[in-house]
Amino acid sequence: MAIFSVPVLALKTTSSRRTTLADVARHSGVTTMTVSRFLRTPRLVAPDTARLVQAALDRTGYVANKQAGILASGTSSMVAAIIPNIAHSIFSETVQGLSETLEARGFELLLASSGYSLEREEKQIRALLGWNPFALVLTGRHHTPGSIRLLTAAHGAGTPIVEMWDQSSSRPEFAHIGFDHAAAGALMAQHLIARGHDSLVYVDSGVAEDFRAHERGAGFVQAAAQQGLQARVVRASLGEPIAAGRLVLQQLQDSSKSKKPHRALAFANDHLAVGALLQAQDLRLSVPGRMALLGFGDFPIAGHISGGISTVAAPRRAIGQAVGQWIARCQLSPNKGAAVELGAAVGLALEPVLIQRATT
Amino acid sequence: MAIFSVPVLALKTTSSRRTTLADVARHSGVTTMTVSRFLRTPRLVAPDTARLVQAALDRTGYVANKQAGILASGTSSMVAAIIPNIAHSIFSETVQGLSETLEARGFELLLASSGYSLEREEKQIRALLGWNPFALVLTGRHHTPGSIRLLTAAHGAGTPIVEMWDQSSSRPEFAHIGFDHAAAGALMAQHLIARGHDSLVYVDSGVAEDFRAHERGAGFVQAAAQQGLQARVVRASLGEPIAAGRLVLQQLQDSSKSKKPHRALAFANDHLAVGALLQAQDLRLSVPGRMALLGFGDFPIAGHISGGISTVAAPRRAIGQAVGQWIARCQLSPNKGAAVELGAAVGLALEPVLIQRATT
DNA sequence: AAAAATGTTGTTAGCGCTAACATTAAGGTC
DNA sequence: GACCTTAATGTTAGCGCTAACAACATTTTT
Repeated sequence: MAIFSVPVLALKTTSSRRTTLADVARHSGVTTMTVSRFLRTPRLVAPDTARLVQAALDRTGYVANKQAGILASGTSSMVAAIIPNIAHSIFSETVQGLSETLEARGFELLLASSGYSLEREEKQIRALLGWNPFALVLTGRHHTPGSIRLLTAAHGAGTPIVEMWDQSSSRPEFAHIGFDHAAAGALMAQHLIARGHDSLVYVDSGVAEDFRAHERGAGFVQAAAQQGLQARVVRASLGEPIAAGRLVLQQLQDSSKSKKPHRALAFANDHLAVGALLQAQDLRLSVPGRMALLGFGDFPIAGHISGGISTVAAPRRAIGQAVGQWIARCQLSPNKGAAVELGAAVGLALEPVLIQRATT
Repeated sequence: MAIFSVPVLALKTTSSRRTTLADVARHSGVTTMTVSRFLRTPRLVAPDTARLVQAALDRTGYVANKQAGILASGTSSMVAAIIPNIAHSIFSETVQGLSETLEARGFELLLASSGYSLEREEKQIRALLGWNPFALVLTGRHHTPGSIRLLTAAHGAGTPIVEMWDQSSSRPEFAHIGFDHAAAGALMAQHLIARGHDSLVYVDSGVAEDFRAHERGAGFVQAAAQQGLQARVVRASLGEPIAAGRLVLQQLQDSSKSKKPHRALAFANDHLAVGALLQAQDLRLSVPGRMALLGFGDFPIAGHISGGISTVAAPRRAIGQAVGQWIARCQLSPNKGAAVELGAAVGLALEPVLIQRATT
C-alpha cells in the first residue's frame, strides 16, 4: 500500500468564496429578502420576479447556508440521533425507518454511533446539541448523570427528547418508543418450555452496556422460575458475534460431556444464534434433536442459514418510523416550543413476534 | 401495535431559552470574548479568570452553538460523507475507519446514504454543502452533471472533495482514494483459471448503480478472454443478497442439467456468494468439487459459514482511514483554503488480497 | 527611567440569513 | 376623490458567535 500525492499546479486561482443570497439578489436586481422569500414562500413573490430570481439562482449555482438560516430563524430542520452501532443489523433498519419518515417530512437526520459506551454518548449528546437540532433521539434509557443534565436542559429549552427501544424513559418528560425486553425474554422462555424443554440457557451479549439484552435475560430467568425451572445464563465473549456464538456452543458442549445432553438455548441476538447453529452443524449435533436454538431480532441472515434460526422478531423498522412520526407531530403542534406539549409522553406498545424455524 | 400519548401537565414552564455565551459572561463577570477565548484558546486567559469562567460554565450547563461559531469563524470542523448504503458490510468498516481517524483529529462526521441512487446523491450533495462542511467525501466517481457542477463550485470555494473506493476521480482536481476494480476482477478470474477452471461465470450485483461491481465483472471477462476463455456474466436479482445468491445458484443448476456441470463462480460480493454456498449445501452439491465459489469483500460472515467463502479482501477500513488522514492534511497545510493546495490529487494504491477457503 | 515587549481583557464589526415591520403601488369601495 | 384593502417589495435589526484590532497593565530590556 503506497500513498502518493501529485500536487497539481495552479488550477483556477478563483478561490471564489461561495455565492450568497446577496450575490443572487444582485444578479436578479432585487433585495436579499425577496430571494429569501422566493426560496421559503414562493407564493408571496410576483411571477415575473420569481422568474428573474430563478434565473439568477440557476446561473450562480446558489447553495443556501444552513448555519446562517438556522441562526437567523431559530429553528432547525435537523434531527439528531445516537445509536449504539450503525452497522449492527438490529439498528440499521430502525435508522432506515427513521430516516425515511423524517426525510418525507422535510427533516434531515444527523447520526452518531456511541459504540455502546455511555461516556461516548455523553460527548456526542453535547456535540449534537451544539447543532441546535429540532429533536434528539437516543437509544435506551440508560445514560450518565451528565447526559441526563444536558438532556433535561435541552428539553427545558424546547428540544423534544425521544428514547427508543425501551419501554420506559429515563425521565418522565422524555418520550419513549419501544417495547418491554423482560417480556420478550419471558416469551422466549415460555416458548421453549411449551416445546417441552426443561434445561434452559440464556446466552447473553458480551457487550456490558447492551442493557436490553441483559433485561431479556432477566425476563427469561424469571419466566423460567415461575414454571419451577432454573435457567442458566452464560455470557458470550466480546467481539465478532458469529464467532462468539460458535465459541459458546463449543464450550457448553465441552463442559457437559457427561451431563444432561439435551438443552434449549436462547440467545441475546440472531448473530450469536447463527454462530451456535453453524458450530452445531460442524459438530454434527442434531438441531433441534439434541439442542434447540432460539435467537432474537430476526436479522436477515437468520432465515437464510440452512435450517434457519427460530427467532423473536423485534419491530425494528416500526420503532424508527414511530419516532419519526412523533417528531413530525411536535413540529405541527400549535404551540410547538412549549415544554408542556413537548413533554407529552408517548409510548408505543409493540409485541415482539415469535418466528419459528427448524431450530426449535 | 398501539400508539398512546399521555399529555403531561405543566412541567417546569421555564421554557427557558438555551444559555448563550452572554449568559456565561454575565455569570462570570467578564465579556463574551473572554469566555469564547477560554473555550478556544485557554492559554490566553489568566488562571484566575479561567477559574471564574469554568465555574460559570459548569453552573449554566453551557453548550456552544455551532451554527453561530461556524458562521462567525467561517470554518467548520464537520466533514460530510455520502455512502451508497450505511448498513452494507462493505461500507460500514470504511465509515468506521473514517470516523475514527477524523474524530481523533477533532472533526465530526456527517453521514448520508444515497441508496445507490445518483439522483438522491445530487440532492444530498446540495443538502450537505449547505452545512458548509470542511470537506466532502463521496463514494465512486460516477455522478450526475448537476452533482459535478455543485462539486466543482464547492471545490473552487475551498472545500476539499474526495472520491473514495475508485482508482480515479470524476475530475482531475478532486482527490481519490481507492483501487482498480477491473484489476480486482481480473485477479478473481486469474485465480480461478490457475486452479484449473475453464467454465467461468461472474455473478454481478443486481443493483444497477453498483458501478464498481460491474467494473470487476468487466475485468473478470477481459482477463478470461486473455486466456482464451469466454466468461459468462449473470446478474443477481435485486433485494436481499443472500436470497439473491441462492436464487442464482438454483437457476444455474436448473438450466444446466445436461450441460457441463462443473463451473467456477465469482460473485460481486460475499453475501451473494454466501447465499450460493448455502443453496449448494442444501442441494448436496459438492463445493468445490462440482462448483467453485469465490466472493468479494471479505465480509464478516464469509469466514464463518461452514467451509468458508474464498474471497478477495478489499481494504475497506484502510480506505476510510486514508481519506481521514488526507482531510486532516488539508487542515494543516499552510495556505489551507487555496485551490492549488486542495487540488493536490491523492491516489492510494491498494492491492486487494485473495483469501482462500474451502470453496475454491 | 524610558522604551519595548508581553500578557490580559475589551470593543467593534460582521458572518449570511430571516422575522417583523414599513413602504409603496395597485385595485376596490363608498 | 378620500378611504380602505390587498399584493409585492424593501428596511431594519439581530440570531450567537469570533476575527481583528485597540487598550490597558505588567514585565523585561536597554
